[in-house]
Amino acid sequence: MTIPAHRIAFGERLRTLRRELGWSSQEAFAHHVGLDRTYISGLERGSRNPTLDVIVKLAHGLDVKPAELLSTIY
Amino acid sequence: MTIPAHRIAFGERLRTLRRELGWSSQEAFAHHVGLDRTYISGLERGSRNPTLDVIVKLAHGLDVKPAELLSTIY
DNA sequence: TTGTGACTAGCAGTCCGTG
DNA sequence: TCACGGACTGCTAGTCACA
Repeated sequence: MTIPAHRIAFGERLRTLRRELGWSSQEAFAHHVGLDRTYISGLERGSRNPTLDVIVKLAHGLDVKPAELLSTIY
Repeated sequence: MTIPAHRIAFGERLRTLRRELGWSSQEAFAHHVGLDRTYISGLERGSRNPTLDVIVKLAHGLDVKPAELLSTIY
């Protein structure tokens, strides 16, 4: 399964923001935003394809605008 | 089924950009991006919850960055 | 020209576990 | 602390007929 470039970019962006915002573990952040830890792991590696609802949920948990989460994607 | 505010905002943003970019009908735009006309209709009204892959596909069809499509969402 | 209900295949998202 | 796998349920992608 080849992963699209935009998903890799999204995953890296998510991981960067999570750490910048002080969430040192995926599990703590997952609990914070109400998502599963294995799902966060999959998102950060680009193997998962999140819906708009989830993107917004993640952005809220990171205290940034949803557009900010996609800012590195072309 | 109540539609989340962020989906309404996304739908309105999509419709606005579509028209601004010169696609007067959903059908012409749908054909341009390779999606079904009724699916575009559902997105513009917020009844559909698109995945990241779809959001990126729409952005490319509108010749804007994906983040630009979410710029009105909070 | 667009909105809507209904449909199926496949994936989004959860929960269990391992190294 | 994280990557990864299997199994599961509900929901999304994609499409059609019709108003």
